[in-house]
Amino acid sequence: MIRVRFAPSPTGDLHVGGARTALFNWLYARHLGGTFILRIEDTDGARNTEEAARGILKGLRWLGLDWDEGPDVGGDYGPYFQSQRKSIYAAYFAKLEAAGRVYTEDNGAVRFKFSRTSITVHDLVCGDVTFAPTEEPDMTIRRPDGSYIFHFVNVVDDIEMRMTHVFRGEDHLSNTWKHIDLFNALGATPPTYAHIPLILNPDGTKMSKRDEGSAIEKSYMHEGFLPEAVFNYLAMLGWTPRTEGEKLSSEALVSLFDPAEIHSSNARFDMHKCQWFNAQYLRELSPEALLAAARPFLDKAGLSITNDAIAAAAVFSVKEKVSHLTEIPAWVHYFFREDYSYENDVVTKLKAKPENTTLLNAAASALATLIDWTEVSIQTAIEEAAKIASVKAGALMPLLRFALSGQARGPGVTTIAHLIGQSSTLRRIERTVLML
RNA sequence: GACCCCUUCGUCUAACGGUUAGGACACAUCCCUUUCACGGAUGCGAUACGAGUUCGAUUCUCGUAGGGGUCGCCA
Repeated sequence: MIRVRFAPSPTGDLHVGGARTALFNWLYARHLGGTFILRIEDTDGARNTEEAARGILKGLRWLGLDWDEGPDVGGDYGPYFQSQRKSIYAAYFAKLEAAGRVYTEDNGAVRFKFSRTSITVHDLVCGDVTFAPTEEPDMTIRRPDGSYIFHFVNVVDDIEMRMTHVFRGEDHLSNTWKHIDLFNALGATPPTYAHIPLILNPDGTKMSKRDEGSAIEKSYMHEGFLPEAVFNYLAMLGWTPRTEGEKLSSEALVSLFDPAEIHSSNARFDMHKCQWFNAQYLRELSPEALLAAARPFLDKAGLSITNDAIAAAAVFSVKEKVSHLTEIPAWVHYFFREDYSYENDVVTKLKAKPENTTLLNAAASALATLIDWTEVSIQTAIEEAAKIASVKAGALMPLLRFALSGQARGPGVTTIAHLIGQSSTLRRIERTVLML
């Protein structure tokens, strides 16, 4: 039974790099039917916040990365906050003391005495990496105030929590020999490591907070991405299953996952591709599901929904025009309000030709007589009105689009008319004619 | 500076040592079309450089260059 963990430090928002690390851990656990553990590494009281910890849990849940042991769910190896595990660290520290592997500095800080031997990391991704003894100073593991430092608590917890594998960012590779040294000194067997490549900015620099696309909550949850899309994109960054397409469900990714296939080179983040995945997933949603996903964004734009069926049809009618949910309000606002404004150049165009008024009135007359208000009947009425006026339907459609939506682009004119209803359609045409 | 990892189209990537070096995103053009899109078609575009091994190297080895990482009383 394999046990893996994601061990974030709550110093800020969940970062894409961290999210992907969590994702690979999760995929591995689910693939093998193992256990995925979430451990919060909050030993730095000065920089950790409860808010950040909550945000990380929120982000992981949003992505669908559920943990089997950890905060909120418990487990047999808790507590899962390092700040609550001080007595455990003290016990392990005593072991090192007994083994004569620590010494105290003048100010009270304690260092771990390296073995100064050659140490090889057997890494699932990087292969065998051997580190020769260095001149590096011994590693501090306890502060003068008695609190313990990352390298030490990380190793102790991995021993205590029975971790079998450690998937983490490649930025830890260079320190891994120190961790193995510590495992050895504590008489424990090190886990199997898998150091996954880092995610870089498009320009190749290290991606950090503030960079575009780096924060899960701010860049994805708030920007109208679907979790499945982000999940899929992140999984494919640095790993490629041998399949034809790239759009794969989390179930498919779980069954295909193989850590040996993870690349050892860094990957650059590509927001375009991530958006493409999002657009793919967006188009698959049913009208109801799309409305549910878009609702918070419609609310935020001040569009009040009075009829769910119509609202669902409205958002559904523009789903192929957007790649994020945040784009939807601008495409559908006129479905929800009668006082929509007209795009500037639209008005100019309408006024340019006096006959436009005549054409709109002709269309209104034809539409006013309809008993059945269906897309087909609307289409027929418009075509007939055009025929009588000796113009092509293609010339009349844009005028109606402007009148009904105030915009030059959007769903089919008949779809708009059908959704807003006959009375609103006639009212909107009249309103437009009066303005000209 | 020392040590570690990495290097195929702009980006993500595929290619038992033998392929016209393939696909996806992006971009461009065309088709479809009442608009914008979607979709379809086509195009653009890469093995960092130099040696070596080999009949043959994107693939194996070494070197160079470039990128990234680590060397905290941060995690």
